Amino acid sequence: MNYWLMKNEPDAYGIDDLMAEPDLITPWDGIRNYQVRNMFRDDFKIGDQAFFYHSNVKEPGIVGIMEVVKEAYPDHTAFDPDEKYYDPKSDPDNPRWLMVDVKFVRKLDRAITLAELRKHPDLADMRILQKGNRLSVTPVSKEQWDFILALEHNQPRG
DNA sequence: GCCAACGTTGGC
DNA sequence: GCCAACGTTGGC
Repeated sequence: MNYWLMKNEPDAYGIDDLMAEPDLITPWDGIRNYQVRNMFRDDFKIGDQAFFYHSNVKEPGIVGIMEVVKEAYPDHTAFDPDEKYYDPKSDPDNPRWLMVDVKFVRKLDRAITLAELRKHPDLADMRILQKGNRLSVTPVSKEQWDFILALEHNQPRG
């Protein structure tokens, strides 16, 4: 089983939007980055766990947990000119972009902010913390995953 | 709003 | 195939 961290801007689609889905499931569409596409294609497996991370907000951070419930399949939003992430170069007969389905598991009892993650040497190797990281989906090791969940019920260090 | 960092594009 | 220009991401 793999662990992931998946960023999204809550103004566009946040964890509350996911909780409001009737089946608690959403396709993670709109990915237009080859590295992420390849992770979807090669590494995302049913049952994988993922942190839901809110980006581009005052206090970016991890707010919840999701589970992969459907492995990579074509991102049809790339074919629709009315879609924000329309890509005319993605051929329906040979789709360039993929998506996966994720299901809400639970919200964290408190958000674990980016600033807090940065304080812990145990997490220094996290991809999300590396300078210049621009991937919206990044792998998390089991050690990092467990460490972060152990923080959940501790007070953030000041 | 600024801007560093990075991926992509396209001219050559 | 190089690389400058451009667009985007996303923290601050």
